[in-house]
Amino acid sequence: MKARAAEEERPRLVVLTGPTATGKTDLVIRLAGFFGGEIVSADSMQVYRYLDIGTAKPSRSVREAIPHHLIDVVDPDEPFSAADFTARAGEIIESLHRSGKVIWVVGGTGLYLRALLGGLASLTGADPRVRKRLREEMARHGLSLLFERLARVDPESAGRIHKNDAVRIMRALEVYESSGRTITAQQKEHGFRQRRYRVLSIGLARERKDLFARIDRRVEEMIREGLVAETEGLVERGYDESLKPLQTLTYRPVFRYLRGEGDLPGLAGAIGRETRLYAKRQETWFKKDRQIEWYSPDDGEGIARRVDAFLRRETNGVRG
RNA sequence: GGGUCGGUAGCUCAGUCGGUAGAGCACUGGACUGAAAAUCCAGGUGUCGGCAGUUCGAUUCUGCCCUGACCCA
Repeated sequence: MKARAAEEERPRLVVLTGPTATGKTDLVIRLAGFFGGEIVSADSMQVYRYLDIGTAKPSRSVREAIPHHLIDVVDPDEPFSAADFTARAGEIIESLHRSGKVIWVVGGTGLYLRALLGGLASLTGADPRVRKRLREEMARHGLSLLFERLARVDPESAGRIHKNDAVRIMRALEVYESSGRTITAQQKEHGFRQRRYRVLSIGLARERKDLFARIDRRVEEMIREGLVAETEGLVERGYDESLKPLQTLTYRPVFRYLRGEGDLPGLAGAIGRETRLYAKRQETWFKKDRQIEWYSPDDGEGIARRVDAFLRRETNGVRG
């Protein structure tokens, strides 16, 4: 009985996800307007302050009308990771749950959602010193040397990770070299199997053609709204283009443009291409998630009915 | 009107000393546990401008035509 009660006490989340530019923001504004509640953003870029236009953050007026969490929480030169996201979102969700609010988790960063809902393996965290050393070793001796080292200490990882995937090779070595245990062993103990929440996952899907047209429109709008000036402003603030959040699909092309490589239409083309590729990567990721119930973004009514059923079922359950 | 250099994948171009072609990007599919808007993998794609000629065989050589850029009139 005690276990059952604890079951029912788990926070309930309405997750809204899907590729970039499908209309998640517009939809959740309408839903939250109707059902109430607050929004927890699951977007790895909107966490950064000052990156507004290029990350398509919800407008100030929207954020004043409906409380948004995990937007503008770190500076562009601060580290932030899926683990940070999970920890912070966990606290926010607990507190919203205690006050009985409807919790909307909205975003397209697949790893963040998976980590939030399933938990993250309790691995060694990122260690900037180890990372710096590994990067230097790679520059000096080449990636293949690092890969060979990984193959010796953790053959299973080496079998799973491609020999060109520098990020994952270095991460696996980082875990091994700072903890003495392989990443494989630690991940096996875990495997995203925690179930901290009761979840309704709603995915927004659009036809490729439609989605790509929306992406192009959004890119034009970003440029019109001053994406280039925003980027120059970041530089004036002292943020270098090598920073992680600036080496991304919108800002990276802007820096190229600022160096005189290409004109404005060329910039729009580049961002559009990158964004389309990103949207496809997101589709690939979400396709695997069998929990997601897919809807057309135009089917606001159907989605609202589904959300209503989910919330009703939950509130009628046993209360703590 | 004459000359020069071009016309090869959706785009930019490479190439074939004659045996029907290839890179990058685009496009499509996939992977993903503290960098995830990151990182990585795989896959095609073609009347080689047109018509003739030479040749066993022409995208490659020759002629003519069409077409683009530039130069000279």
